[in-house]
Amino acid sequence: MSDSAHIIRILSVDDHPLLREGIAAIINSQPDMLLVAAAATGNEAIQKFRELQPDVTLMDLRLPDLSGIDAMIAIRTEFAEARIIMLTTFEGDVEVHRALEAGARAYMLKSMPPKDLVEVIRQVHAGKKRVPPEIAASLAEHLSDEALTGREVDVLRHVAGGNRNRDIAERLFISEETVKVHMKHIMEKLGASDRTQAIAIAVRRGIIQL
Amino acid sequence: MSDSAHIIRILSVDDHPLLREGIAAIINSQPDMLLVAAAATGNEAIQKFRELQPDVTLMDLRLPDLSGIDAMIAIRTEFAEARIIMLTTFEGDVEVHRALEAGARAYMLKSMPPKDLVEVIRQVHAGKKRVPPEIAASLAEHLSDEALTGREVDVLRHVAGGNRNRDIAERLFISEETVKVHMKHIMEKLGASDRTQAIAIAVRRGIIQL
DNA sequence: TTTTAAGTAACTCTTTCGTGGTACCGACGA
DNA sequence: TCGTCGGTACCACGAAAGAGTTACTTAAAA
Repeated sequence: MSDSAHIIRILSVDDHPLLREGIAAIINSQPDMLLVAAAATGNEAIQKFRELQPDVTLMDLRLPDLSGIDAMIAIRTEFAEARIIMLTTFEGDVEVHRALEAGARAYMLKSMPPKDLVEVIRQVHAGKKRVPPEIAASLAEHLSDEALTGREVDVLRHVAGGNRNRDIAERLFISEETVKVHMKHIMEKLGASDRTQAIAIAVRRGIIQL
Repeated sequence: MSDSAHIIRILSVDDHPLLREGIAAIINSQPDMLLVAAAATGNEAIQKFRELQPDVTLMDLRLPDLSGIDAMIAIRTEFAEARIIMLTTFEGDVEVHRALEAGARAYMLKSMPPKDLVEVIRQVHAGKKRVPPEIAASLAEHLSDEALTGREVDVLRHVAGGNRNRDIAERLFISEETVKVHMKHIMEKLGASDRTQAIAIAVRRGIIQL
């Protein structure tokens, strides 16, 4: 309430200059907002945040150096009260989950209309959290799912590379039988009928990238 | 040459409002360019082109109704001399190939710096074609590759869905042996050692989406 | 300390996949 | 008219994958 008369100071982090321009145009058209800086990399974002300590930060997920989530974590260990909005094309429920768990105040899509963006900025600045319904839905869909273990993801990555169980076993220094056990668990957790579908599902959900 | 003194009239087609804003800001900062309209869908693009007949069109690949390539084809059947730049995040060499074959004058990435964008717009307006080196490279890599046939892509999609050969056969009303023959050809053409790798490669190259 | 989760391993058995070869047919172009 | 290409089909064989079961170890959690 006392803030409502103040200008919201915003930091924008995205490696796409075109999109940064768009965000800048939207924000600067709002009388109660000011874009204080823009960063193109995670490290630049951390540094700019330290300098300026903006009220709200818009953070892209994919950055050239570190991931947006890692950059957010770095910022939030220094400034626990930092209010960060993840702004990205949808990457699957796993990324969303990680981002929110790591303290993101909102997770918005780059495809949304500008008026939604400014609205969310105001809400986050006011201390609220916000996740759009379509993202919340995909998040809810997998709430009860067991997450893959690190080893399972390792195996899955090798599977996506077209390796046979025997080859995966060699590379991970385990037996082929163990690989099979991992594959069984992976397919159970993902609800896949075979390794091929497991890849498809894992990619859709953002568990692995191709 | 006679055009060089004139203003370049531009149509921007993209369903992301944020990006449209960015493009608008860039273009309108150029004294020799004018953004005459923006469209968010393929059909809107076709209609706006008819009305305004811009000198250069910036076209996104993914649109809500038809694909950017289909929209371009529709425009170019009416206006064969239309100068269209595909502006997109990289989707794999297959899409690039299709776009250029269908008459795109340039294929640019949304991640590029604004100065490249305006430079390409000027070059395309001057009648030149332009494809950035990284895209040209991935295009060249698969120049000698045989393209998958329509039926092969059908089969591949079903494979990505986790279907067994027998199930695919039933759904496509062919025998399991025929499915195997298609799979053989698919793996040969893609250079994959098994169906799982075939999916991974096909997704990377933009042949199928997950 | 007891329990649980993750990772490892072995064995059997069935199903599916991938490879080889051969062959027919319709459409399209030279 | 003669190839070529795309799509279809069958057969046989060996190589993988997947299902089911049991079991040991380590590390973390209760």
